[in-house]
Amino acid sequence: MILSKSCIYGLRASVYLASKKKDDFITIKNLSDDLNISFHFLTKVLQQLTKAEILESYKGPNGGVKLAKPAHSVTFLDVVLSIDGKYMLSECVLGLPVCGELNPCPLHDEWHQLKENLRSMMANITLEELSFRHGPKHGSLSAKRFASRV
Amino acid sequence: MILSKSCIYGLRASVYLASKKKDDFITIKNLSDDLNISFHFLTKVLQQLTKAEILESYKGPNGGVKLAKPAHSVTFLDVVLSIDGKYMLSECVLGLPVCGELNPCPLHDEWHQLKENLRSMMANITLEELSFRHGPKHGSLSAKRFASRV
DNA sequence: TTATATTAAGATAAAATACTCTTAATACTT
DNA sequence: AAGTATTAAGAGTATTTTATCTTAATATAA
Repeated sequence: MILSKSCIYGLRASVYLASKKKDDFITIKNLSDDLNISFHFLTKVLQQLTKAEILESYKGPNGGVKLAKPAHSVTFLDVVLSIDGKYMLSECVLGLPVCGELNPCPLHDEWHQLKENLRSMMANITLEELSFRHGPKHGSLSAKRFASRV
Repeated sequence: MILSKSCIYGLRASVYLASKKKDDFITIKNLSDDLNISFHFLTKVLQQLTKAEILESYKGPNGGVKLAKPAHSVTFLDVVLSIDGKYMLSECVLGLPVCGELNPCPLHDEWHQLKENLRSMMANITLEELSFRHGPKHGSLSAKRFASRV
């Protein structure tokens, strides 16, 4: 698994929020129900995104979370870096701490290229674009296998 | 981290074995010392590779492990699949069990492409090629940071 | 046949990750 | 001011991954 579960949950929630036209706060309960993610766990993850200033939160009635910036200005990579950190895109595939340009591991160059592709893919897609692809025609963001039956 | 530690250890050991010209059995103690990996843990990992018929093992004095096939006929991918399984190359980046051609998640197509690149990169490099790049000029397979001082 | 070298296997322990529960803090509503 | 809805924070539990320890099995050699 390339991304941690926390990161995946954060991404799903962010895309979901981006798909909301209205600029209201959405409760985490709402998110956790719709996305089928544990409420408490999701709360923790979203706290990280709030600290990273990707989300804005508000307590009390009518509170919740929402994107802190317009959806077209937040990339997939922004969310990933906030939760999984940059190490994910810099580590050696063979786990060698000394691996680098000066002392490349046998796979260094290939891996470097692949990581750059990964980074650019993530940096070049915004939450807005992702939200367009989310809906009945495309995949749901819920993990429920038989959502229509429930 | 894309690959598990078990997998990384298995890869390092396989490349190391590929770099040996002589077709002798190498003891796991030898491997674990040279690669700086816990002996017992490495033993477990290599057992998996032996079951997968990538390695051949022999007990008793002069025993050890060696590649079961010529190094040019074993790919990086073979080793990865034996340890981390094929799921690694098929799962949805957003962890959605329903994601697929029929019901793609917002990132499905990009991710699919990236995984194919990853697969072909891994399928197109053999242990022999990797072993050529291993040595003083290139990176060591040991994780020791200051090997020369020790 | 006894001692020794080695891998195999199983049981346990430690660490990391994922998840849950409880309480606190904050803000709204009446 | 009191009650309620909500996020924040901290502590605790469970699961998975990584690592270690112990014993068993197998093969060699003297």
